[in-house]
Amino acid sequence: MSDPNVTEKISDAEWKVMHVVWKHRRVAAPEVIAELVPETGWNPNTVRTLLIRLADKGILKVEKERGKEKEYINSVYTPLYTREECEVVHGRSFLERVFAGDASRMLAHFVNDAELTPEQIAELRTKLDNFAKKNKNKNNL
Amino acid sequence: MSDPNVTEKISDAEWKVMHVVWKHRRVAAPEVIAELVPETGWNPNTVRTLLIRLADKGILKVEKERGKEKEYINSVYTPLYTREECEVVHGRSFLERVFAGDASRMLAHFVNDAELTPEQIAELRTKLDNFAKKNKNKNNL
DNA sequence: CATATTTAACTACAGGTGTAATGAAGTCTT
DNA sequence: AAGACTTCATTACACCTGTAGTTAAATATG
Repeated sequence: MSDPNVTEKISDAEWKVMHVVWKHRRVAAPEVIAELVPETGWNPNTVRTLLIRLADKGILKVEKERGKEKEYINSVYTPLYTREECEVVHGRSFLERVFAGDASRMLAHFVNDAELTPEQIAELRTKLDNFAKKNKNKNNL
Repeated sequence: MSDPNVTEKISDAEWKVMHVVWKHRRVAAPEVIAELVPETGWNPNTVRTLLIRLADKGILKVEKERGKEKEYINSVYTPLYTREECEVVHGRSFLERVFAGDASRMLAHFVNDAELTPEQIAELRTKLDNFAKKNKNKNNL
């Protein structure tokens, strides 16, 4: 995951939609609506608009397909990028924007502000150690 | 720093301006311009617009003041919120938007994606340990 | 089949953002 | 004092975003 090629920005509201699509990996509009409308209070059309915009941005792929139960034709959406790719892109942009690229300070900030459980802290420390080790090996090559 | 009361969003371009203002703690528009124009290629008016918008949002305070060398009247800007306050607000919003509130996963992500030096890793680990200790004490009260 | 329902496409519209251009007033320089 | 320069405020404008309303076509139902 060095350099994902997602270029278009994902807006606030669009992220909510993306989370649902990634969860399903492939999902018809009515299902996204069923899931998001209660949670957000949005009008169904709002969800549709967001899906269409994401497709226009080249972040989702659309296909037409008949539903199984009811045979209405559905728009079925598939992500063209993984969640991780989008996280990388938006994470870097956030780091640059808010912390002016200072990753160390950003991490420290989040460790302080996030309410981590002891387990999560331990886990993160393990990750940090692994990362340090990997890094050392790389430098020894 | 539990709950900062900054409500207005700071846009991408506005963050660049804020970084400069925080650095100076109190700065006249021409100085912000002098600093940002070479770095960004923006038109001076763009910087002014951003400063005005930040003031309109209640994030900066404006005062009129005569310059020392040249006695033109300057608009002098002061931040009404600390960098940390804004980091907290925007950090939480980012966490919510991109990682759906999963701080643990976000931290893991950043540890992996940020190219930390061994020193920075060590430092972060210390912080993590301190945080764990503090947390334990709190739970023992 | 006639009507109700579902889905989707197209249109809308105000507010935010990036990025200035224009105009006006104060200050400096000769 | 007259023109040059500096600073500021006002206006502009296209694109993005949040959030639908409207219209039309396909499908289901009585």
